[in-house]
Amino acid sequence: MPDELITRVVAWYDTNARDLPWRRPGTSAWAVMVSEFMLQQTPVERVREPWARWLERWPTPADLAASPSGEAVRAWGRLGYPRRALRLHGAAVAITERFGGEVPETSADLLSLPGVGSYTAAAIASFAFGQRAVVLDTNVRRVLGRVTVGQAHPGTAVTRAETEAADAYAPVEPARAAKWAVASMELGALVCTARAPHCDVCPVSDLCAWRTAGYPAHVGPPRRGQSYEGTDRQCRGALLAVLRGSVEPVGADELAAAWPEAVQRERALASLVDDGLVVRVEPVDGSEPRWSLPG
DNA sequence: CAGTCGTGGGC
DNA sequence: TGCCCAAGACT
Repeated sequence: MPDELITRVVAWYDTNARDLPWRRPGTSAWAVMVSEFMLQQTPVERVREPWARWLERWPTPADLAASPSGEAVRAWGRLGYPRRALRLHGAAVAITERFGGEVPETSADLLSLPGVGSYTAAAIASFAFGQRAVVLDTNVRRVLGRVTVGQAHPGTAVTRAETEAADAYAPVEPARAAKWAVASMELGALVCTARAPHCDVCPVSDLCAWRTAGYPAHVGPPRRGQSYEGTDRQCRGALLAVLRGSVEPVGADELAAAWPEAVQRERALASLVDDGLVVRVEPVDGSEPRWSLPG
């Protein structure tokens, strides 16, 4: 049964895969790595352009490492979760200093890089280096959960059972494992979607436990994300947008204009400084302090 | 380990 | 319109 599932999903991928630039032959491991950072919690369509511009400017890890981290944060633009930009810069520095400027290939080395967790390490190993890796993202979790267990949505955390099951599904042969990884992700992204899945065009609908069971609803507490309006996250985003837009350090008045509520603004600014996304610039002439992206 | 961390688009 | 969702990592 697993064999049939894999064969069909891979065949489906061969004729239905999107033409994504980071999948094209000749894409460097660094370019794949950049795409994986940008794609963390961010839709594909929003990544295409920033990814191309990023690699035009920083074609290698050493190029990015030679730039200030603040420039990475600025170039990140409105992709969201700007700490990813900082971590990508940190990873570029680590690659340059510890790995001779080449993206490492082993799982342990990849996991040693800032911003690289279990998913991203597996994705780089698989997509960039053609290795057999357990690539378990939200798409694969949903596909396997539905097809094999009949579960509508994956839980909040990746369980050990999930990882072991995914490992058992991954083909032994590296090239085929890599193909299965990208194909199962693509099926989750295009067909086996979170809402309104397209079971009518799914290549494995007749094998799907969730479908056979009559699409039972999600069991357990509804996993509700934090509302955004008025949160510290929104405040941080507003402040950082001001700093991204200014080459010169910014004064307190400009930040206050972006977020009038003082207590929350100060808390958010402190957290941005704490994260290393913002630095406080002390003037030499005793005037008011200013803030900027890290030089 | 549940909470935190941006942003924009679809329904 | 508000809510859900999008190739997670980190603490």
